[in-house]
This record gives sequence, C-alpha cells and structure tokens, in this order.
Amino acid sequence: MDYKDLANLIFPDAKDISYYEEKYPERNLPEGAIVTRFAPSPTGFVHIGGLYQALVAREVAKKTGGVFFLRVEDTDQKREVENGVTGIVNSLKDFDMAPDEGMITDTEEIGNYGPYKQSLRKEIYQAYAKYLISQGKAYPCFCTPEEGEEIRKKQEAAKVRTGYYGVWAKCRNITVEEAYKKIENGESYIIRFKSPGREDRKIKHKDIIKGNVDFPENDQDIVIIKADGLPTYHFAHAVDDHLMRTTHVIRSDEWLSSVPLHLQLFHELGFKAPKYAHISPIMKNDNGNKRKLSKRKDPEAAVSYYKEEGIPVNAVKEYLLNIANSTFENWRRANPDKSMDEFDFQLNKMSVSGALFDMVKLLDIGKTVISKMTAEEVYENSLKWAEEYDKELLEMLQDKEYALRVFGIERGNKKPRKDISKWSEVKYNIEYMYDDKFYSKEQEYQYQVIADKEDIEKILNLYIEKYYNDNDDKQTWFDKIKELAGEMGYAKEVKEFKANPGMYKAHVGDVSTVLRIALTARANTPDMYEIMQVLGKDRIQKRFETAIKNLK
RNA sequence: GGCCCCGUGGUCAAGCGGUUAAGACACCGCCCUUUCACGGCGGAGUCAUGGGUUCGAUUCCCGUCGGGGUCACCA
Repeated sequence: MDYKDLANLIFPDAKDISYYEEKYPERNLPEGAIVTRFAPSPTGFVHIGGLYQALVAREVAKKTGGVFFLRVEDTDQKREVENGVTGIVNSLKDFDMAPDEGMITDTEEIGNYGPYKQSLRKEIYQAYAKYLISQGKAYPCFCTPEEGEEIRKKQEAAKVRTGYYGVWAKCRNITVEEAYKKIENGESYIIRFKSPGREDRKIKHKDIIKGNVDFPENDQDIVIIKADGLPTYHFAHAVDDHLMRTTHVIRSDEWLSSVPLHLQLFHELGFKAPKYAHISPIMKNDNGNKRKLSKRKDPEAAVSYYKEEGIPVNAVKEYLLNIANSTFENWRRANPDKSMDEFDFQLNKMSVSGALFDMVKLLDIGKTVISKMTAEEVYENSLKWAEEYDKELLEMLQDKEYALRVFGIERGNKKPRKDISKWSEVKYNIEYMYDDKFYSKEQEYQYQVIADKEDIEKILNLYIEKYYNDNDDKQTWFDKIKELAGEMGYAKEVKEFKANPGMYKAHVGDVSTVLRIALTARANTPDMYEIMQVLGKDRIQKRFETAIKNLK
C-alpha cells in the first residue's frame, strides 16, 4: 500500500491533473503581456482598497496588452452573502473597470479559463490535492479543531512558535496504512500540505513593489483542503493562478508574509510561480495612529459611498492613480486634456508604505474633473445621480434647456469655474436660479458694506428702471453699473475709492454686492452678468421687489 | 512576543552620496477691471533619532524609537 492508494481512497473520482493542464493551456499573448486579476471574496462589501488594487491590476494589464480578470473567492461558506458577486461586478462597472474575463453577473462569466468562481472549482482543487497526496507531499490530518487549539496553547506556554509543523505535526508521520484504516473507519479529516521547508533557512524574494525581502522558509503544514472539501486561500491561489495563467499577482500587502508558503506550494505542485506585487493599503489617521480604512468606522471605506456622494468616477480613479504613482499628478498638469489611460503607469514605482486617505484632495480633483465638463455633461451626470439619490434635484432638472443655461454659466471658457466637486453639491449650487426654490423659503439678505436701506432701495430701483437692459453686452452692462454708482455718490472705480476714501460712501464693488444679494440672496455667486442674462429683466425685477419688501 | 515591511513639510510625495531638498492638496499674503471660484505671483512648513562609513550623508550600515502587517479548517 502506498501514497497512490491513499490518494485514490480519498479522492476516488478526481481527474488526473494532466486533464486540467491541457484544458487551460498557456495563453497566447504578445511578448510582455501581463495577466492580472482581481480576486475578492463576495462579502457584499467592496472596499475602496479593493477598487484600488483592481485599478492597478487593470492598468498594468491594459498597458501591456494583457488580460485583467475577475475571480470570486467564495471558499468560505460562512461568509457567503446573497448577491455578493453582483455587488462586485456592479462596482467595477460603475467605475468603468469591467474585467476582460471572469464573472460578469452573479452567475454568468466570460473567458476560457473558468469557472471563475472558486466554489465551482472544487473538483479541480481536489485533483491537485490528490496529486500531492500521491506524491507524498500532502496527507490527511485527523486532528480535530479542538486538538489544534490544545497544541497552540501548549506552544504558547512553552513559548515556541505556534502552528502545525515539525514535532507538533502529529499526523504528518502517520503511516499510509494507519491513515487508510482511519478513513475507512469514517474518521473525519482534512488535507494538509507536507512542507519540505526549514525555519532556519532563509529564502530570498523580490517583490515588484516591496523590493528584496528575506524570509525564513515556510515549515508549516498548512491545511489545503478543509473539512467541507473546499480549498483554503493558499491552495486555491496556487492552483487558480497557475491554471488561469496569471503572470502577476497584485494583491494587498497583508499577504506578503505568506509568500514563502505560496512559493513553496507553487514549487511542490510543479508550477511556475507568478511575480508578486504587494500593495500597501490605504490608511486613515485615527487619533494620531494610522490604520486601515475600516468598513465599520469609515463610510468612505465603501466604494458605494462615492457613488452615493456623487463624486465623479474619474475623480476617484485619478485620485487612486495618484496614490499609486505620484508622478501622475505632474503628468496630469502637463497633459490636462488627455485620458488617464495614456498615463504610463509603473507598478514598480508604487509607494512602499501606506498612504493616508485624503478626502480634501479627492474633492479638489472632483472640482477639476467637473470644471472640464461641458454643460451637457454636467447635466447628464447630475441627472443620473439625481434619479437615484435626489428627487428634488431631479425635478429641477426636468427643464433641460433651462438647466443647460444654468450649467453653462462660466463654463466652456479658458478659465472654467471650479465650484462643484461632486454631484450632491449641484442642488445647492444652482438652487437660487430656480424661482420656485428661491421664493419658497425666507431668504436672508445680508447686504455688506452698504447698510442704508434707502440707498439700497434706490440702487435697486434705479438700476432696473434706468440702467438694466437684457440686450447689453458685458462691457456696456459693466459700464452702466459704474454709472449707477457714480449717480448714487459712490466711487466708480475701486482704486479711486482707495486713493480717496473720504470722498465716497463706498465704491462700485459695494454697489454690485447690493445687486448680487438682492438678486440671489447670496454673497458668493458666479458671474453676475451671466446670471442676469439667464434670469432676464422680468425675473430680475421681481427679485428686486422681493428684496425691497424684505427691507421693511 | 516571533517573523516581515515602512519612517522626507498637516497630507500625497520626487529624490538613489555633493540639490537653494521638486511638484500637488491644504494654509497665509498680494494681484487678477466688482463678490466667490479660477488663474498668476510670493510665503510659512520636512529628511524620526543616536551612532558609524565617507572629504561629504535625506541618500549606505547598525542600534533606538515610532507606525503597519502577519502568525486560522477567514480570505
């Protein structure tokens, strides 16, 4: 009786691994093409760090004419969440990052290297586990979880390394006969990898991002097949990334310390190991301490947050790309109108330490991104966001022609206005341009320098009756306000006022402020000429009348 | 605790033995025909720390301190 008999007893129906090796041949890709993947577990929550990894992985694959695929790691049935896959697929779609291969809905997939859902690959893992057993490189372990716990306690008490290794690996040296008998007797077991490693030996590993890292060899007989017949992460990683012909494993750096194990697994399985790039996580400052963005504590940890807030997709991506390669920022300044896909992303230039998440900067990028859009694009995006998150805004946007005029204010010129950083700010931004919104609430008119109510009333009346004309061009419009200022005894030029402050009550700027506030009830607005053009004389007049009434 | 990684201004960071130590966000001031925003100009602010090596260290080595990761039949 030998290892083969044991392997046959454990996995009688498993295919020979040559079947899979042939079924999933090396990919026929151009020289230098990189194959990457995004491999989340479907917990129903997509972390911004996950999106970050996916963005980087996709960027690298795209750049080299390779493949970016999505694999769902659902080997932990306890964590299974309904529609978890849909959440992942949709998040990638929302960010315009759909994979070339892999899951495209909860149940459907594309590509020739599937299934791309690990729970559907059970027989594949078992075939490779069988292979390992038949080679004497893996063995059944009959220790119960409770026994494992006991071993660990003993190890802790003895102050030695914890784990299933060396003399602690009780089942490692069970004879084939003994194992055979236990299995026939119905004892339950799991499959462990028989590690050939020694803790006192070092291995060298070159990570694309972290650089040279030395580790002790792995000597842990880790579990490869759990009691439920499904593989653990480590085993699935080796089998899948080999069979799916992944060239570069781009993943979170919490996996860095598992590299010795993974390399060993690849070696013992007879696979060529992929290259690894371990990405530092996105952090957050929590009372002076850095910590990972937390699903529970930080709303911005969820990718859904960005959608809900209406932060433009490209702003999020550019921000993430900037964390990944900080030279992106300089490139962006030099190429303000190019698509970010043209940026020459470098995996090996990624930061080795984790960056603190900076919402202020993200929002600044949001402003820039939106400022570059046409009124039409702003309209479409606002509408899309409003449909899902803001009924009131949606209503306001029904009159598209008018909305386009409002969004067109100070847009499209060489120095476009940068005042909207996310779609959820749109409503506040344009509200005062809508009469029903404007009149539906009690406005507060805070006239600033000019406080004399009679003067204010006079300015408003005089302006609308004597000076304002819808057909004036901007210069004429401007000159007329100066004339009005002069007629009322205010300085026509600010400089003049500053030179002789005693000669005037105030200056033309203060007069404008009165007009602006009567018009919008706001101290800060975009260009007043354009606002007036959109409003038109009748509406301007009505707003002035309302403002005057409010004075009394 | 063992093992591993990291440490340049408030934040993201460039830098690879000799630099006035880039740039961006944020902050402050000035200018930009009248607000705000944009833009322009200017400003404040950094190489964690102690030892080496070197003619010379932010750059190389060691220690210290600080931060992070990992030690599951979770991924």
